[in-house]
Amino acid sequence: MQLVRVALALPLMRLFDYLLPAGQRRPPLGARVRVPFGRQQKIGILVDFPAVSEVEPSQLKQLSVVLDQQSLFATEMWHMLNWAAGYYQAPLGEVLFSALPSRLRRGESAAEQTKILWKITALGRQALSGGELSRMKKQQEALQALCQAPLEKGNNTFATSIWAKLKSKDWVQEVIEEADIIPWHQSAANIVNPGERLSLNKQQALALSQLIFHQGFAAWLLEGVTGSGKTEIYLQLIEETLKKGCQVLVLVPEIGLTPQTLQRFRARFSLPVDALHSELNDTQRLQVWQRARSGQSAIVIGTRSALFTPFERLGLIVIDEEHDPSFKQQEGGWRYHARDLAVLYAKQQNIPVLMGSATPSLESLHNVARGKYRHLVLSQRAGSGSRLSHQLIDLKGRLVHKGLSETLLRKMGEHLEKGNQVLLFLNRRGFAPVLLCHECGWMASCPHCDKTYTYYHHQRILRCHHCGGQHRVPMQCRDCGSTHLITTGLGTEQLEEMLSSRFPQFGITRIDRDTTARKGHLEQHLSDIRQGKSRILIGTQMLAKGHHFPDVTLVALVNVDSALFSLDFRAEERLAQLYVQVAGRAGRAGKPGEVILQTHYPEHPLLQLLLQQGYPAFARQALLQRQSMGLPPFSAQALFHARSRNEADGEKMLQQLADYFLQSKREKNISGLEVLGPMPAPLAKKSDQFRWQLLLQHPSKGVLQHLLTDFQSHFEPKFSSVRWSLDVDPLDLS
DNA sequence: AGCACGCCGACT
DNA sequence: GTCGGCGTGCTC
Repeated sequence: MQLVRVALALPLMRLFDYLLPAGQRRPPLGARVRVPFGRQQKIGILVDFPAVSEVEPSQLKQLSVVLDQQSLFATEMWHMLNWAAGYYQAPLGEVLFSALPSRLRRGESAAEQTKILWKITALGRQALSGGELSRMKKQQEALQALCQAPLEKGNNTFATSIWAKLKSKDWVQEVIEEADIIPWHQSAANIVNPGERLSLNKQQALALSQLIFHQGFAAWLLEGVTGSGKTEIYLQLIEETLKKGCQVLVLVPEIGLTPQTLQRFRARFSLPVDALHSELNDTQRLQVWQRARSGQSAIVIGTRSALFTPFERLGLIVIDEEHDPSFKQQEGGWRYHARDLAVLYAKQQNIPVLMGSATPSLESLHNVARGKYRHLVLSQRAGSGSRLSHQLIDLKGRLVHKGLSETLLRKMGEHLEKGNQVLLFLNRRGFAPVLLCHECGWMASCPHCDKTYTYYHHQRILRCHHCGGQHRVPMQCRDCGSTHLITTGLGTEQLEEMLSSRFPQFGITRIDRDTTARKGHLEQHLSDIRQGKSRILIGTQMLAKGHHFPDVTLVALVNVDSALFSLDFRAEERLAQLYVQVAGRAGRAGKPGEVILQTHYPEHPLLQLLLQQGYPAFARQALLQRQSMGLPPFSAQALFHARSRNEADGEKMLQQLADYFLQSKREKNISGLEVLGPMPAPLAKKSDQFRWQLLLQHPSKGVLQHLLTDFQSHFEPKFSSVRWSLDVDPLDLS
């Protein structure tokens, strides 16, 4: 009897064997099957036809149903995902399933369904003109929309309850529309709206011609200063690709997929452009998957996971803001880097991948130096951008008002008086990060996490930023009973309060996760800023990217000292990238811009280098430093995380791992392997769980990967109470 | 991951 | 006396 090997969406490094029912035709690899699993049924993906099974033949069960007659994965995607499962040490099932839209994970049909449309009935038109709907606003709106065009069921802006009501009154009806699949290159008359095309300067033209001239795979790093016109190069290269009848995938950072970004693509190309963003529902996600696979969409724009979109004929991958950490999956089972996988995938497809950034990651610059990536540099601003002046303000011994120096406050006044906007960055929300007892030093901290509570003055609560827990503000110190409780440190809420009394005549908008948590609030704030209602903008990192505020002429980083002396060796790189990004917010509309950075350590060599010679010089120096310390990208890292209820168990388990790796090192004579830990995680306790970690480092990625693969097959940790995970190429040591 | 089994503490 | 908390073990 035919055996099949199936990958299931489980956190187990194991595959499961089943029997193919007699008479069942052998399905292709990559097809889904439904299988009995314990006393439940599960969906699995067929990954092999083994000749023999390690399981007793009597223990084997038959699979229940074959769900696909064709593989859901094209060959190159299949190779990439299989490789990724090995490289990231993740269960194959988890990897394969994460590449599918959730409706397919649940076993629904992969074929394009006939759409069900809502259409208005004659009765509905009567009701609408008869004016009986004046008190049913939403129903009225829905009917009016239907008068323009039918809407798709389950894929429109009206709630299902509205449709249920309308249907019960026979004002609308469901009409089935046959799916007709027309690839975009058969339906499109012309590709671009030429009026939108910008002319290129010499540097841009040279870069573009290199991109166009090159055939087949190449990984390009396009390093261009803010305003140098990277996007225009993307767009013109995309145009060339489309002309060849190929589709294009564009990957953007998590917060980069704004309506404006999308608008720019849709305005340029008179072709179907599909976006994969967080607000799509499962049906819409499946539709994009199908449209790309059948060739109906010409361009797909999305974040990290859009990499797994199947294409009928992919011709180019563009990765914007390639340095952005959100391309690395940080949570959950398998922690992949979409940029790194995209390069591998492009190589397999023999197509180019274009990565752009004003501040490339040190990893990518190192890949340029090693000859893996080709470098394109745009050093000139394309438009009429004006020059920026940069200034470091030494906070040492200065009079400081809630974290702002007199100099900064004075400059703010000057810029505001001229009718311009001012932007302040502070990477800490809430009023203050600490509430402490002035008598004994006790600090209010979260009982579930090893962290102090953040104090919220307006709401009079303490909030834990790690587990989301809340507590009312205590009146007394819990240790000594003193009522003299004070805050220390500065958050955006406090900054806003201070500035509103200092500059009462100017409107203030604060943008952080607290003020934008509710849907639509971010858009509202941004529109207030664009209309000039607010003149002082306060924000965390959220405000640093993507948004374009033409009237901002002064940008200040209120406090960057924590990044200069962080335990995370990437903190300086992040700060430099943030600084350049933030500086890019100032003076974009021809007005002279000013950038101010406040610090207690103005003499810090990397800060000096960054301000005096710019990001490329900073990056060169930072790379030399990484090299001398043997840190990535000059070594590979893998980070084990362990968490447990019991404080000791996680450490004990990781100690076993450490012993295992040290033994391997001795036995196999692996020089250069470093085993660091176990050590408490930076957040040693979170949500009542104790967290430990163990870091492995070796100069060679290949050696480290072999070691990890051996470990997976030889080592059986004996701690079932410990949840552990592995992060290959971690970006955050937390 | 689910799901069952099994073992102890606080409840109608 | 039971309900239910989560530790442990298993799934082809």
